[in-house]
Amino acid sequence: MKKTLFYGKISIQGRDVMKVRTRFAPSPTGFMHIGNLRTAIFEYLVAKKYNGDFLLRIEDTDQNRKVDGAIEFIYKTLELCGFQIDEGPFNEGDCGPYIQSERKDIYKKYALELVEKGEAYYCFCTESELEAMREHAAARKKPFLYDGRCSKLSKEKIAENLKNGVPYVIRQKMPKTGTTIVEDLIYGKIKIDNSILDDQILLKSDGFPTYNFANVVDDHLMGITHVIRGKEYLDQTAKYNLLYEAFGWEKPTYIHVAMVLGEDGNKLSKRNGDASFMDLYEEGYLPEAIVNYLVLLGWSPETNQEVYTMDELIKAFNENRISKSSSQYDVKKLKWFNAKYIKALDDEKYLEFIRPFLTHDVSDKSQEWADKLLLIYKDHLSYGKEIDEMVNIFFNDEINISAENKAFLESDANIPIVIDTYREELAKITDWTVENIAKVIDIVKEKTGVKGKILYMPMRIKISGVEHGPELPDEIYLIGKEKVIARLS
RNA sequence: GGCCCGUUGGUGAAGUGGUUGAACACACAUGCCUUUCACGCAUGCAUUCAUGGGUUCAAAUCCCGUACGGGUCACCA
Repeated sequence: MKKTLFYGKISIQGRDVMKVRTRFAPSPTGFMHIGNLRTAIFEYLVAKKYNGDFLLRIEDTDQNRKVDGAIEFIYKTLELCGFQIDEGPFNEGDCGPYIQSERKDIYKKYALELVEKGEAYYCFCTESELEAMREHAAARKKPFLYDGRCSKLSKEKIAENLKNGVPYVIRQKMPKTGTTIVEDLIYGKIKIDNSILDDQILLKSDGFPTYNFANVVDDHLMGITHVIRGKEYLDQTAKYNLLYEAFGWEKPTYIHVAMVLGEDGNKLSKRNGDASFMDLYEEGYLPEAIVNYLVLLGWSPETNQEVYTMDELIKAFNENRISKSSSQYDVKKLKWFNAKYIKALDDEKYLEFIRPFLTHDVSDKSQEWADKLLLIYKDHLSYGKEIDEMVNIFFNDEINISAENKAFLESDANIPIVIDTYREELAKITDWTVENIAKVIDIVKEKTGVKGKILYMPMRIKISGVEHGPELPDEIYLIGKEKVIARLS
């Protein structure tokens, strides 16, 4: 049973709009793994596909987790990925502020509204009292649920506590019986038993809202029509629905997406290495390639097309085709995408991209030499950092030939002759160009009557120590006349 | 532990009861090509859809059980 997207009539700040609006709502930890990014991609694509808005909201209600510069970091990441943020902390629209810590008053107002409606109540229980209840429940092997004792407090007692400045939280009254149905675009209808629902805290004693509460209030106030988030929130959605109902608000369309697992099949974590966007970026993966790879993790288009520009993606994306099961991150395929994107770069863009990854000292070489060196590898790279190692053969002063390669050099009587001929012919070159070097290879072939592997490999091994590299004339050219001749001696 | 969700090859996946003798892509293997490696190209790679049962003339596709995997039960988000 498929649900189609609705263009709901949404009231934003007194204005009625007919527009799809999605949001990316990270907490500002200064770290974004590819699972988060992938969710952002889906959110962006749904919004843009329907000519809607994509908002950025910072969820920093946990004051202990704040990281300086995290918002800039998020903007930079989204920008690199080619997303246009329609509204956010740095480009506010009509629903600001877009940082939750700056909306404290709003949450309080709405929490109090619920108290007045009789849907929520003040709770003065202390952490230690709660802890005692929790232990009591654990001792009887029962799951802990707050017993709602504060909901029975008299008006006078509440007023007195408030006057005396007793710390409090605000909790929502949850139904104790029946079921709540969660409707999700991907997973269909999910039934949740109300009896397992705790009287959830809406406002914490520090005056900040809980994540769940802030989320619902903001999504409503910001006119979010499609809530796209990780599947780990699926169960919690029952609580969200109850909150929407308590307020009498229209619920958004939920799209829960399965997780992205690490290469080992386990949950992604900081420790899992390259699972962060910035790490990947710094290693020389192009954002376009990362986005292209990620969008295909857990989503599949209707055709066999795999390589997409952002515009094509916006057209092709179909939220109904997001998969239910989690998928595993695989660098090999990312590398394949990245190599494709690198090859598609024009030379100038490529050089701009790759230059920072070259750590070898080229100050004594010409710009032309360095560019030629980098260009040669354009079709061979799968990510930026790879260049450094590939290019080693042009910077080593010592050549180390492995035992295996030494054996190869002695395996054919023609090899010493080939090498000598190369040396003699190369020495004759006055104009050291790739073309002239290529001619020398022809001459050696004719003079020695040798071709194929025997013609090429001895040369490669003698001048670089390894059996692979770029086109041989290029390699010889770049190493330079003097060094080549010295190494052939 | 209760509840919720998932399970097609090493990986991403197509597939919504019958031309599926399970597409396509990555990876892998082999071959071809460029007088070498790489690039590129071609071919091969799941007798089978976690598993057991059921429904049906017909099931990867529908139903039930089992196993396995994951998620969730905070004054964290």
